[in-house]
Amino acid sequence: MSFAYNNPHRISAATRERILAAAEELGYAPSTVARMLQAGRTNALGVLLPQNLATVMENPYYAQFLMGVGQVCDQEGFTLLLSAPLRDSMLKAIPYAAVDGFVVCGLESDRGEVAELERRKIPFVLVDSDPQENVPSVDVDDRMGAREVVEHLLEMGHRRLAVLSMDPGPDHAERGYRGPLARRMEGIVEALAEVGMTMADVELLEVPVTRVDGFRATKRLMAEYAPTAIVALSDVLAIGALDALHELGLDVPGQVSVTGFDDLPEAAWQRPRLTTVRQAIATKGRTAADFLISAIRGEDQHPHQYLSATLIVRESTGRVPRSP
Amino acid sequence: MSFAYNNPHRISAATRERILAAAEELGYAPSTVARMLQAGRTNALGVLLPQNLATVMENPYYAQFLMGVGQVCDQEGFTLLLSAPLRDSMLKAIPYAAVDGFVVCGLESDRGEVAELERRKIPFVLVDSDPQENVPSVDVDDRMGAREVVEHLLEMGHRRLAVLSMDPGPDHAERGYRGPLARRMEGIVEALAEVGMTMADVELLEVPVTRVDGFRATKRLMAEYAPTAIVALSDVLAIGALDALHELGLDVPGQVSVTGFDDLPEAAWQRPRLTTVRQAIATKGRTAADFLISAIRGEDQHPHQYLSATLIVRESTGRVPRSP
DNA sequence: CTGAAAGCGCTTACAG
DNA sequence: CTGAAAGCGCTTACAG
Repeated sequence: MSFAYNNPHRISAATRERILAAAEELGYAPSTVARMLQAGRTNALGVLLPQNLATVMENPYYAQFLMGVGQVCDQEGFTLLLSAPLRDSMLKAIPYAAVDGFVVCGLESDRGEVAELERRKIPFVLVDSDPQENVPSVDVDDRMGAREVVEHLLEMGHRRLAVLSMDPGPDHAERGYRGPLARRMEGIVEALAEVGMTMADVELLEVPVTRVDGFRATKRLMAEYAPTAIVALSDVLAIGALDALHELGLDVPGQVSVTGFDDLPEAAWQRPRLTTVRQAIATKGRTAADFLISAIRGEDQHPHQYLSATLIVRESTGRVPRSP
Repeated sequence: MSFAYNNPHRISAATRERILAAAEELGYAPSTVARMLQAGRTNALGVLLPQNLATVMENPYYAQFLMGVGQVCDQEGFTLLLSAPLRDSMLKAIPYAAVDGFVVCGLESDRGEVAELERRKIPFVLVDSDPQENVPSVDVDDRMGAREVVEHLLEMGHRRLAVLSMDPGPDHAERGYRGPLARRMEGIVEALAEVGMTMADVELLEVPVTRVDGFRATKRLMAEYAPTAIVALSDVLAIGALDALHELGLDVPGQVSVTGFDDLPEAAWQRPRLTTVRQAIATKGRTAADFLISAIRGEDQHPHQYLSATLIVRESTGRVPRSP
């Protein structure tokens, strides 16, 4: 008789005592899963990730994002379930997550995930994806952010640019850029066009998003191309670039300018402090989780939300050096 | 008839087709929770955290730790459930997590959590806790690590030390230090004793574990106490101290030495590179998760595992400056 | 080969 | 006030 736990006033205190004592004696505890089944509620928020858990946890971007999602979970008393691709498929991971709703991250090429989620009638919000009709999403104006940062460099006279980008993944060859990376590339192309340049006029390097990869790529870049400015599409890569330039004894921004993207907390702690594009990562996580909670409660839907990306000029960019 | 999904060879292909088609038509998808109930398995690993999700996600220590746990989840196809205290109680959070086992973090004062877990007969491993009889745990030799780093400073002639510690939490007044912090304090006391000093001879500051708190505390420390060496009990705090000393124009290690604890990836990227105590955080997470998986599978138990903590001397420590 | 039935462990109307 | 029964949505022996 679960009344003892759930409805104390419906039974006499004596009986209640008796039941609880017996439960203690037997070492009884209600089953979490059975209760979820009966209640039709898990009190868990799922985050469907595009990469392995280990890779995600290594990336400070996700720390920020999950902090935002976590704030909402803390507030609402939800638990946070992290769900990584199963055999390289986000779709296959869905049936294994007992959650009341999903925040879906970086769904760059939809292989049925949206249909599966709709079919299951489980609320979800897409984040860092290619927005779709009638599918709730939270996105950032990556295009404008990327455009502004490149314009900034161009205005300072830089023409010999290198773009340090994250690896676009295996789909890239057949499907082109997708999601935020596609938007950032667009922004770069637009900025270049203003001065009559194209992507063919810049050096592009694509690497995994880690500090050491940014470091190594920059070493190579300086040896082989010697740009006057490095446009990193992530702060983590930009910070790795700063490390490399410091080790090479190159002055930033005296000899080389560096820009990032994200405005991680670390960005402002760099020496020199990093010029970057701020996107409110934690806010993005919080917004997505808030939308999800509303949807779970059956409240009004918010189909699309756009957050801005703004250029933050700090100390790592300056005028192009006079030619040597 | 779930045979269509689970036991394809037990029915004719035609029937199977018919069922699957009907399922598609109706938008049917098996319920995750019902399946868990029936199977008695969730395929989820729980991490029972001592702080809010937002606080945890902000701390790079946990990023490393969860990376280790995540590696095991990735490998075993488990999902990762993060469970924060409910109304300030880890105990109350337990019934809401549908998991096959728990990694319990930083359980510094047991308020029935262990009993509850045992009662539920759910496997668990304690990490960063005070080890208990017959309870599986993974811990680090914090005492030796702390002792070595303080000895290192003492050998370099430092006698005017400040300890920058994490906030010991509300229980501290009644229960004293607990868990890893207690062990680190012990190690410090032992090292000091070797030169006839006690805690009364050092300045102790306790702050939340964030870079900016380390920064602020160090500013205050230099103004009010002017130590020749700062022993931070976490790399995050040490890095904040480095920031502050840089801003004050003080040379490290020329004028002030700084040590950390953890050896986060960031430590080796600092300028100067940080002298610190390495604990294999990711390994700790991986080990705990491995133990948990064995326990879930009913394999042999590993009651206690100790990992070492070793001093890594880099560039942020040097001989005490000649008195001015 | 296939359908009906029991059981996983709860919660909550419903009789008594 | 309290006990027995139905139902949450699956899976899997068991008849037919």
